Amino acid sequence: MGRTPFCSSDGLKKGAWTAEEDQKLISYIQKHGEGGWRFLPQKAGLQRCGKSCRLRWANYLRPGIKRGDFTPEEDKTIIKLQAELGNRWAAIARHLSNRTDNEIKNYWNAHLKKRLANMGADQVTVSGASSSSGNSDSNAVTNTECAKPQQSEPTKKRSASALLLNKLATRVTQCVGPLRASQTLQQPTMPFNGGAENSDIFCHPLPSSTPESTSWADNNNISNSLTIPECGTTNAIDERDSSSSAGVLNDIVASEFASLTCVDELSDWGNTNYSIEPEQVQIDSSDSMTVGYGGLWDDDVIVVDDDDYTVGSLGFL
DNA sequence: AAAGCTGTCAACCGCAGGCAG
DNA sequence: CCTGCCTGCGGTTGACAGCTT
Repeated sequence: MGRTPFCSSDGLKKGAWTAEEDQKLISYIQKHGEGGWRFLPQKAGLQRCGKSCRLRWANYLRPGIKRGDFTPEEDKTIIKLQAELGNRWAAIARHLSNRTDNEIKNYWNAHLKKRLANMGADQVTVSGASSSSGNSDSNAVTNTECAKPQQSEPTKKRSASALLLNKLATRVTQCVGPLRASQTLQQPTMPFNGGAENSDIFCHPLPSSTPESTSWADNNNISNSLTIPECGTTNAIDERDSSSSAGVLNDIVASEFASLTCVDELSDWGNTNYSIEPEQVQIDSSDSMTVGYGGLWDDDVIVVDDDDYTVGSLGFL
């Protein structure tokens, strides 16, 4: 004996709900409460499947549902929980006040997953092109090498995890040594104001040894009139948006880290490649910055203390 | 201006688990 | 324990709006 289908398609309406249908559903539930979905449509005078009514109520009509843009905090929560729980949207939704599982699922698929995928966090191969000589620096980490960003697309996509983010930040720290030793970085595609040509390249040294300065900005004469040693094709630094020292500093640091691609041979997923794009690095203050994962700011704060970088990973591990 | 393309998101579908009889 | 019902969940679809060419 077969089960009675929850939704018999006979004469039932599908598709977008009208305002009139919404009102009927709201009125009925206000009077009789939720539940009894199978017979609710008939009682409420709706030509809808009970399942459709429940979904409409749960995802759209239920009082208190929060709609609209997701906040950065919500982004972080979703990413972390997705890493921990997988695609258990209902469970994730319970951690976000008044967001529906459907909305979170849609937001993940439409926004977060793409941003994370754009990181190319798991490219398979990496060349040590940029600074093989630099890798001999004493700061180099044996299981990590740094290279210019590769152009190849990620061979597969994988959901990001908090652990991955933490590892990313760790690798950034490890990469700083060899890069700094190289003292020469190519400027990737950084947007400049003032009409600078994209093809222009400038190079500048990374923070060198810093005796007793109080901040990286001080150490490197970061100011509105910042002068950056140039090499190769010159770029009009003065044309950059230097309305604030933080902005200039942000550009510099972003350009440096945009040049990083790191291989993590000890990754749980095998040889794993991390790269960081300029827009994922943000200066928080004169001596700290945040590395975002997948275009999102997260809790991994890289603090510049004299000439050393350390990573404070907040909330993970 | 129009056609085609892309992204977004509400809604649908099928499955699985919990529960009552 | 078995069966059937109800509900919840996650994957997928399709309409539509906005963007690009």
